[in-house]
Amino acid sequence: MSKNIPEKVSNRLTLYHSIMVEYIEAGIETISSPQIAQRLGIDDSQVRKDFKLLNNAGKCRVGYMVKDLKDSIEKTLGFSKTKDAFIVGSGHLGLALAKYDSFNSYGLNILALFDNDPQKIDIQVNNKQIFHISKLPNLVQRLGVEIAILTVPRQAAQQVAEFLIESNIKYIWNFTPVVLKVPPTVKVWNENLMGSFLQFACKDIE
Amino acid sequence: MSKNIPEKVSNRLTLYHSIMVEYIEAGIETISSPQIAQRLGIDDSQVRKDFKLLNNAGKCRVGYMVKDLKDSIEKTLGFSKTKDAFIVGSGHLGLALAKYDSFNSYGLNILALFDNDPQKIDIQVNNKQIFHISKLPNLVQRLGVEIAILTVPRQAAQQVAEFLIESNIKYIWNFTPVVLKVPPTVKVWNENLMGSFLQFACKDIE
DNA sequence: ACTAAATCAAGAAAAAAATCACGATTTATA
DNA sequence: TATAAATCGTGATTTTTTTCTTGATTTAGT
Repeated sequence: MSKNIPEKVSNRLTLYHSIMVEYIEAGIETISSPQIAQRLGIDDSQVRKDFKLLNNAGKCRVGYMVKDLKDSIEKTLGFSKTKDAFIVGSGHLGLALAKYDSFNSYGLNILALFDNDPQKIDIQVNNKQIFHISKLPNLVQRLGVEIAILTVPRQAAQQVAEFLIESNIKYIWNFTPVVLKVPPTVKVWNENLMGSFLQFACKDIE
Repeated sequence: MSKNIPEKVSNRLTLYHSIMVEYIEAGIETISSPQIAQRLGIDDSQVRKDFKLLNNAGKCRVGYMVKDLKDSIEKTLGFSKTKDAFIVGSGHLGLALAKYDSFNSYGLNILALFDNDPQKIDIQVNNKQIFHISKLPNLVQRLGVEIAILTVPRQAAQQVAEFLIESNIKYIWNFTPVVLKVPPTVKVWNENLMGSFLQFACKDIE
């Protein structure tokens, strides 16, 4: 599916998706670009351009079929293809993410958690087991997992990342406030909570 | 400080900031734009353009002073001005955010949590108390809090948002996968975890 | 059936962001 | 001290993204 959709667009697509879910729950079958645009505070032609990428034709004077839009957004963003992942770091955030069942409906399947604290080993979180970090390389190989969600303390981040890379992890979803040093074969996505908050907070609050 | 910094820039600024923290810990006093650029996989003139916004002059052949950069990033992004906030919804994510002490160093001060589950009331989380949601309007007024971090289940999101707005909350940092309907006086920031993940995951994994 | 209003589609224009290119400056070194 | 290499600063260029505009189409109402 990888049509190389720009980040901004895929962000909007997930917002559109939420609106589609809402409309389906409300039993509404069609939706127009001005409706969506107003809701998100963007231009309606922007919405139509985005839908164009989905190859989803609308009907003049009527709008788009909610169900079709939802499906093609899911197809385009790859909700359907399940991707397995490990959570590395079983602190508060790691546990919260493990318990966050919505991941599943977006095609992300958390198989297990890891930590180096002996106290945490073998605890079950939302039907997922916490393993000692030393078990990771073996499990990566056996289960063919490529994605790690990194939620360790920042002091440990780089070191753990290197361990993950040695263990053949290819994608790191990085929740730590550290810019990881990785070889070009490994992809990192920085989940920059504070970045977005600051953007939100600074613009108007003074 | 609100110089209306574009979202992309403020995102990069937080990444630069993390690198500065790392350099300071390593005892390195200067840093050059190509160094940073390579680390982030972006163009070095981009880095210089961003620093230009900070009014932070570099020195040819030497680079920038790490300490100065860190300070001006903090000033520009408003780390220094503390902003009070409530967490609304004391589920896994709400609790994880309450325990996430890094918020403080970015100028976000969580005062309390709220929930509607009587079982959770009065529990202390990281020195912050969980209150029944009905106590919120009064506390908003007494403490002058304007920011709410919304971490309730999606089914409740719109309804709770409306309650927050009635209670005079002006900024909602929305962690639910719902596009909230709010009046123009209220600002919403959608923390779109899945959006960023999908972007990350779809581009290369197939 | 005709008219008016809403909506889509798509190309043009504008705005914003990223990259390129090059002159100027500084430092290290021969 | 002269030369070379690294780096900054910035204007020009390119690319990307958003907004504007116009024409076609569909539906509802007269």
